[in-house]
Amino acid sequence: MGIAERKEREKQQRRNDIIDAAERIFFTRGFENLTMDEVAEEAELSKGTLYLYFKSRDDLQFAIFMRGSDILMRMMNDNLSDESDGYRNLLALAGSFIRFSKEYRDYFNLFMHFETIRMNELNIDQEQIQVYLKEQSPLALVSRQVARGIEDGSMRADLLPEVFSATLWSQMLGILVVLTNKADLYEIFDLKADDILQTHLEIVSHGSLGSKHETR
Amino acid sequence: MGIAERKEREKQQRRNDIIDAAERIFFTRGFENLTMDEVAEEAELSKGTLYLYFKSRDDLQFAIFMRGSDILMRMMNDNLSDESDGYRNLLALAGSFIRFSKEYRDYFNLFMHFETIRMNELNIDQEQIQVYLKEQSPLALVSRQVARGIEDGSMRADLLPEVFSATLWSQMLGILVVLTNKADLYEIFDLKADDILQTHLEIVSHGSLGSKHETR
DNA sequence: TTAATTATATGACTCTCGGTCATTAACAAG
DNA sequence: CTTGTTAATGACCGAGAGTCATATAATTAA
Repeated sequence: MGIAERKEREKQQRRNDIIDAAERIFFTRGFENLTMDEVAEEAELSKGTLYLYFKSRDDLQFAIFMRGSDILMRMMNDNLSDESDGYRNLLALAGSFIRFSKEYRDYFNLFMHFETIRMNELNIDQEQIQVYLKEQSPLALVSRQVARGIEDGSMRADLLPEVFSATLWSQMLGILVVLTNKADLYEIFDLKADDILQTHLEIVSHGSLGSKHETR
Repeated sequence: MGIAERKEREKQQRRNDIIDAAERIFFTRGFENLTMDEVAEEAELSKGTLYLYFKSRDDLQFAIFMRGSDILMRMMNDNLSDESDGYRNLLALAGSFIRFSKEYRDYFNLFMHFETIRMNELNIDQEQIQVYLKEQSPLALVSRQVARGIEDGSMRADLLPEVFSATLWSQMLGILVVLTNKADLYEIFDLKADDILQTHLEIVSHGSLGSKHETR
């Protein structure tokens, strides 16, 4: 009966080999130029075979994305501390994300790509997207720390935890999208990336209202 | 010598006709499916002719983007008031942006597309991008109101105005990118778009720290 | 008015790329 | 050994961006 299992293992193995080959292309040519023909050649398989393991090019890209996401998740988890309050842990999460963006530039670009497009229009198994969103996504980690922060008083308690988390996460994505894609353009304004990051955290923490602002 | 000028006018006219045709396709098929062949047919010109007026498909898309951006700029400008302080005007700008996203869904999607990709890798005249960024971009309006807000005391004076503006703008983009592309996915969490917008403005105004947070 | 020059327009063609499918090869079961 | 099943192949298709030799129209010069 071990024969079916061996086959299953081999199938997974081959799938991984393909992703490995795809990554080698991806890390050199960038994900925009990842063609199925090239992947097939690199994997020493025919193009048709790729489609036995992946529904589409998007599906293959998503597999690479998941590898990057796993790394990010690990980095984030490693920086959380039971001693810190929710707010500090959130700062730690932000820090991990930023470090990830610098240390794994390629994975990070792919990550941002998938985080800013309409995933549900992709020709990939929609179920794995749901799994990612609910369990494997960094947003879940953010959510947990926000809940913790509300409980320990380090964060505002007057906002709905889930909405609160999604908002913080989206703001962070926006900052990083702009920094990643517009950095060189913004240089005409002499805007330094780290300043924007710093200012972002400052605003999110303390707001942007001035002392003289009348609240009514 | 008005002959050269007439030619120039005619050239502009034809260029506009092409953009008009492209928009008709764009508004029905969406910008992902905007093909040069279709545009050519709709404009009653040959495909080759399109390339006399636009360097590439991206270039043509950028032209449509600019039309949308002009509308957004007008809407934003119309909602500014000399009587309001900088902070209130900023809220007005945010409101205009949100209204734009609802009333001009197609333009808005295209706008977000260009605001979240690496423009400088596109095969379009880089000079018009610079012009857009420096003068025609909504960011310039934000910048002006932030400066005003710092002056009139309605906004924090301890942040660099330019960095401050870019940060607020990027956060807003992030929020809208997520809402636009992930709305349906987030529904599994019962997150309502307006709640996120509301929470975003709230955080940006007053921060997210709780009362019990020790600042040191 | 006509010839020469220049600007504009054409559409067939190329090239790239994602995806498919009839055919073949490898392998397991009886 | 035969039959059935699963995996692999690569020639092929269709779509779409961009090009270019050729043709046409407009302008200028003679």
